[in-house]
Amino acid sequence: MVTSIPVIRRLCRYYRHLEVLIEQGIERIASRDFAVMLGQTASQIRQDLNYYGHFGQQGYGYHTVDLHRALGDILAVPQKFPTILIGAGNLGAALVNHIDFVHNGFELIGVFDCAPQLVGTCIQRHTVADMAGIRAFCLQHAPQAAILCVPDDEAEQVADLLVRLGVQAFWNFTHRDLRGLYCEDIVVENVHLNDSLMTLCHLLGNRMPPALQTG
Amino acid sequence: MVTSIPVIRRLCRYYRHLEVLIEQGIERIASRDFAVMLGQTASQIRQDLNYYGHFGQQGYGYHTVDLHRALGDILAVPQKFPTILIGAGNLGAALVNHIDFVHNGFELIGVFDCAPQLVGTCIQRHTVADMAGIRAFCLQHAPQAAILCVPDDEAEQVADLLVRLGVQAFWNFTHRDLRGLYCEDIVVENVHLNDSLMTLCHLLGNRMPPALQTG
DNA sequence: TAGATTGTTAATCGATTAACAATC
DNA sequence: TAGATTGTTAATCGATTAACAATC
Repeated sequence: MVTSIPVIRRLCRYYRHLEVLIEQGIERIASRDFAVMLGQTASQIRQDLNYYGHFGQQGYGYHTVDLHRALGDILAVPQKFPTILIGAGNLGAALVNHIDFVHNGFELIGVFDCAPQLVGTCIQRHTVADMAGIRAFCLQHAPQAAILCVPDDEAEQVADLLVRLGVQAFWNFTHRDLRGLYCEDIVVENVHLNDSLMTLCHLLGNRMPPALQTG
Repeated sequence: MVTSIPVIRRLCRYYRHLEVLIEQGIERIASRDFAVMLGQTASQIRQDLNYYGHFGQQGYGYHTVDLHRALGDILAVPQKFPTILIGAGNLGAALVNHIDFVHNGFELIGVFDCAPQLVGTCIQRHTVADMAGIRAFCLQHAPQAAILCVPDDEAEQVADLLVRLGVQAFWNFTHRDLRGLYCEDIVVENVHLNDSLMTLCHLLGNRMPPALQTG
């Protein structure tokens, strides 16, 4: 086995559910019980974890705090990559307000927009800066990741610019796939809310047996 | 093969890319060219489509307009399921402003919140209604889907209530999995923005070969 | 008809599950 | 030690790809 995207998403789930256990003061968990909690097989959990190392102990299970820290390291959460948000409209602002960046491995260091009526306004502790200054900002602060909340038809162009300014990761909320970038050492997570909603539409219009609903 | 979630998501992609082709005035597309456009194999496209019917023609390819309509029907897009949004905070408001519901198979018929300072305010053409009136509203208008933008710890409780009021589909933006509902004929699309961001963190922290980046 | 391209089967590949020996 | 539970291999399952006959 190798680290495929589904495995990574499961690791995130494990990470979060461990937090719940730790909050509840639970010190150890067996793969069998964890599997019940997560609604998957114990085999899969052990398989997933074992790819990265030996985090458990026979006859005991997994130590919640240790495993949580180990998974955090694997997921690179403690690295807090410096990040900029491009596009401070409704969605961009909502993300700033709604997402706990630090807890997910990033630190938001700048918010940019090109609309004059938005530049200078505040979202949380961030003042929206003019896109005109993006180049100088990147040269100085070297953000490694960018959140794209720009209009669809600007996506590619903005991404290209940012790649040239050293950005290596994109959290893409536009409805375009960012693909031209893949050839380089650039990583992209396309969110595609439209596809997500349309998937729900299909599920509702063609009610499926519960076994298939795990998305 | 059977309709698994990955297949449905690909159908959504085909649907959207067909729109681009149609806009460009292109009448026919061969699976081979479509595959290049989408960055996947022609075999997979034909396999996916053939599960639902014979939409192509040997020696010709696929008629873009016909295939688009056929996929729309499969995805249930024309059904425009009546939908309510629960939670008109930042994220909820951003979704109302940002998402083209009708184009994705839903019609937004109500927006609800329990915060007195939000009730009565307007988002687009929707006046935020008080959650206190949700029961009466559902009995009268029978929404089939709900968008959950409530605080995490209210997710399960709100969802339970809505299920009892006849809601059959959830687009869930809370960070909890909605699982207790699966046993019934209820469908859920969990968005999990946190996991999405953490996945990007892992990709950035452990740069992978491009082949694995297709999420 | 000849060329093109689908529809469909068979082969491959990868991911999940089951089973059990190792070991705490 | 005995019981429990992991780590790991082997078996199963499902999804993707390749190949080619059918056919427009």
